[in-house]
Amino acid sequence: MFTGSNNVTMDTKGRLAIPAKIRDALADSCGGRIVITAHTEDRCLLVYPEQEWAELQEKIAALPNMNAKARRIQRLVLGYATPLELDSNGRVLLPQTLRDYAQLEKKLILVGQNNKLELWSEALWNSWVDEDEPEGDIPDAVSALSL
Amino acid sequence: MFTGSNNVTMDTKGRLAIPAKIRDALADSCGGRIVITAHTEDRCLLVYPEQEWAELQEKIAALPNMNAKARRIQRLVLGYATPLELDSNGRVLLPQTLRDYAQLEKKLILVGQNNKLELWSEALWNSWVDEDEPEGDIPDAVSALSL
DNA sequence: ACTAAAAACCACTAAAAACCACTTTTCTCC
DNA sequence: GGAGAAAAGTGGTTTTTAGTGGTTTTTAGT
Repeated sequence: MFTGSNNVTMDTKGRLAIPAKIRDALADSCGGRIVITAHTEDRCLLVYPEQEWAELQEKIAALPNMNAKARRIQRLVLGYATPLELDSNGRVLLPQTLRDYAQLEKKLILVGQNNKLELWSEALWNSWVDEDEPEGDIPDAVSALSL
Repeated sequence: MFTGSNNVTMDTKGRLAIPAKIRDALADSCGGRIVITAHTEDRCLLVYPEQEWAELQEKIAALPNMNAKARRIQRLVLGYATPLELDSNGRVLLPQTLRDYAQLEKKLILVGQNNKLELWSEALWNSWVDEDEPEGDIPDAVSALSL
């Protein structure tokens, strides 16, 4: 399970050094073989261990693709999905298209989200955190929650 | 049960010495293994004994995550959640991202809140205390309360 | 004055960032 | 189409910074 967040930096070639602890966790769960793709709701990337991705991929592929929303999800998630392997220094090279999608520059934030990680440009992350509360109805499960 | 508040200081490396009494309480309840995460409504941190966190984490993970409000809570609470252990001197190192979120500098306030503690920058705590009453409707349970 | 806790300080280690050299691919221009 | 130049990718080393563990000094409480 991934939780917690880390500051990470991307070098001038677009390589990202995975923090040592996460590197270890990934080594255990998938031998360092991950899949990175686009998040459909926010301009950030999703990082999955190989098998987690395999399960998700099936679900996505099975979506009814005459529906526009489903088609959008398929195009983005499948279309950006890139399998990557950590190099000897624990780094991955992010493809240019993914860097563009998430507007990644030098300073990034890697955020644990249970079965996956999210990768954000620091600037976008900060503005998301500062954003106002989302509109819309609040599910009972949320109102009842007590931190 | 945690109540009462303490002034605490963070050293130049971002380490926080837990006051002796709380340290003892934590040793009893969780062997010094705690989880620190972000509060979603205020810029402060939440400090949970390990098992308290485990219960909360399940509730959070179970929220309906196609709902924007629920997703925000998940992202912040899970995304910042970091398990920490007190060192031989009763200190914990706060990750940079948590320090940033709660705008922690040298002087902090640690506030007991029953099953957890809140950790505030002294400056933010003081301005929160001085703030005007919040707007909005008051739940019955609050109106019925008699101090 | 004594004790305990907190704060400051110091030395060491590990990880991250920056840097550099080299290879491969892609593009451009002849 | 091929040569050369530029860009992109790869692998590794060095330097710097952050993390760790511990000790000493100061402060505060009894």
